[in-house]
Amino acid sequence: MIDQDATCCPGLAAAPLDDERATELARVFKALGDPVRLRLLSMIASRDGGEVCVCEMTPAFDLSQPTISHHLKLLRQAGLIDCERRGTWVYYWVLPGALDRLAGFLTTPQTVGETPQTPEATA
Amino acid sequence: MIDQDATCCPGLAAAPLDDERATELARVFKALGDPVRLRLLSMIASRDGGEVCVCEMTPAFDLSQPTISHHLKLLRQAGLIDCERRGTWVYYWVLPGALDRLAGFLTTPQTVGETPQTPEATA
DNA sequence: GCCTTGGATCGACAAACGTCAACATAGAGA
DNA sequence: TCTCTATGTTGACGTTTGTCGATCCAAGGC
Repeated sequence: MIDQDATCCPGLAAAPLDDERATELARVFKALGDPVRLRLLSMIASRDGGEVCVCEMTPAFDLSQPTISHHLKLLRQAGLIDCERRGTWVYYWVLPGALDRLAGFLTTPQTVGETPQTPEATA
Repeated sequence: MIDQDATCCPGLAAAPLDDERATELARVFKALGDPVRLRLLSMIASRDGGEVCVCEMTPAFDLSQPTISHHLKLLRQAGLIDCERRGTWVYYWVLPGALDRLAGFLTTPQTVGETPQTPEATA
């Protein structure tokens, strides 16, 4: 489905990113770089059942329905969420592993034996 | 120094983000939402000494020097890196904890007792 | 002092983004 | 089938972003 290895394994601090992988990852982070999308994602991720109806998200914002739909589409294109129509309504959920893969990419390895602190401590 | 609690504690899946916190976080993710900045950050984070001279980063891209300087400024404004002039050159390093705080925010709690899988499994 | 070099800032411009109103589409129910 | 409601899509518009050339500032060497 999604190319997992592209956003998972190496880690930002493991080695300098090549251009291609950086472009892929930037698309995902760009999707998170908007307050509305961040709130939408949080709204879905924090829901007990794991899924939220659009009809519940739209009135939570001071924005038009097309705008919310647009943001949801971007989150979906970024591989962070997915949706399904169920009768009249459409439900969204967070794709399992997507956020954790991103988190893993950001986590620094805590490698001992390297300079663990800010250079200003040595200046 | 940096307002840590703003980007650290609650976690995206803990509760729906309020607008203010979403705006703060979106600024940081937006800083990561560009391939050049991602590569710059990775170049700094993956360096053994922990710091990299601008004179080393600029020629690694097919971009003008002002553009690189601009991207570094955005990363700095996002609280991800900091810099220091040392004689003729300027060195950048990753702010300790910044990436890990972000990672912690993205990590889903793996709370047992909730629906652990995609709704399509139940549909 | 002057000149050179590394890096940041400014001003401008095209491209991308966020937003909306208008329209299109998919089910549900009469 | 026809209508109504819930969402997605399209086209347009103002704002933001990424990029560059030109310029400015800081530090070193002469």
